[in-house]
Amino acid sequence: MPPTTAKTPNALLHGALDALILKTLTRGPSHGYAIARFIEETTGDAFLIEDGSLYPALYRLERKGWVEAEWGTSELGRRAKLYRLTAAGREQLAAEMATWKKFATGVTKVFAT
Amino acid sequence: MPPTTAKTPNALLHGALDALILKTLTRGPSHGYAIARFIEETTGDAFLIEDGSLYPALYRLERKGWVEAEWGTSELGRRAKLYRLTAAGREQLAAEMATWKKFATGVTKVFAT
DNA sequence: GTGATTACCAAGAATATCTGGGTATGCTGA
DNA sequence: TCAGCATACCCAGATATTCTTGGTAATCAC
Repeated sequence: MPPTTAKTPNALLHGALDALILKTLTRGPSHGYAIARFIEETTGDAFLIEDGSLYPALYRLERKGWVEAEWGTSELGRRAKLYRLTAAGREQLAAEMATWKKFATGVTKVFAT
Repeated sequence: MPPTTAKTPNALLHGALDALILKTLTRGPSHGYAIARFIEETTGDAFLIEDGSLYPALYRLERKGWVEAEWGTSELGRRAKLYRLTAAGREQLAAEMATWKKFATGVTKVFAT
């Protein structure tokens, strides 16, 4: 049986996850698990970030040069891979936030019809 | 060569298209071409609704019982398939608009960090 | 009768998320 | 001490949706 916090996966996440991750990393280097927790907590558990979505996304971002990874240690002393935002990643984030804004405005307009 | 209005396809559209179509149909029965034009115009050409996305979406909505289709005539006297929102479609729209709102709020919160 | 616009449709490619599985570490309490 | 739990990572295959590309056909203006 699933836990009480039944967060439904979100089809809308498509395309927004990258930006959410990049934005999270502006707070400083972090590891996958912590990134997912931060996003979930910040959104008031509205999103469920599965690791099957998260890690492929991180590889994608790394492959594109938007983040850099390095093995290190988590706050709790465990072995963890720390991701850091690159300069290119910062630019990409700005672009994606602009795109998001345009998109959200558009949807809102149609819904306001 | 593409026309001057170079609208970029939007990965974010994923999952939101259905709701946009359903919402458009609350204005009354309409055919595919008109639905796409309405969405594009309402959003100030921020979205590009390709027919390769539109028609599969309409079939999907029809298969799920959210819209009903009937052959008729467009405003210009051309043969056109008119789509009409069903009661179930209206409920679905309400649900999807609520989901969207929660989603948009969440993304906004993270971006505001 | 030619071209532009309207209107529809299908097959396959591309891309991203989800499902479900697995490995491993460190802390805590009985 | 050792079982349980949360942390932390990873992968393969399924699924779902949009995008690409190409095609048909009718109407209208020139």
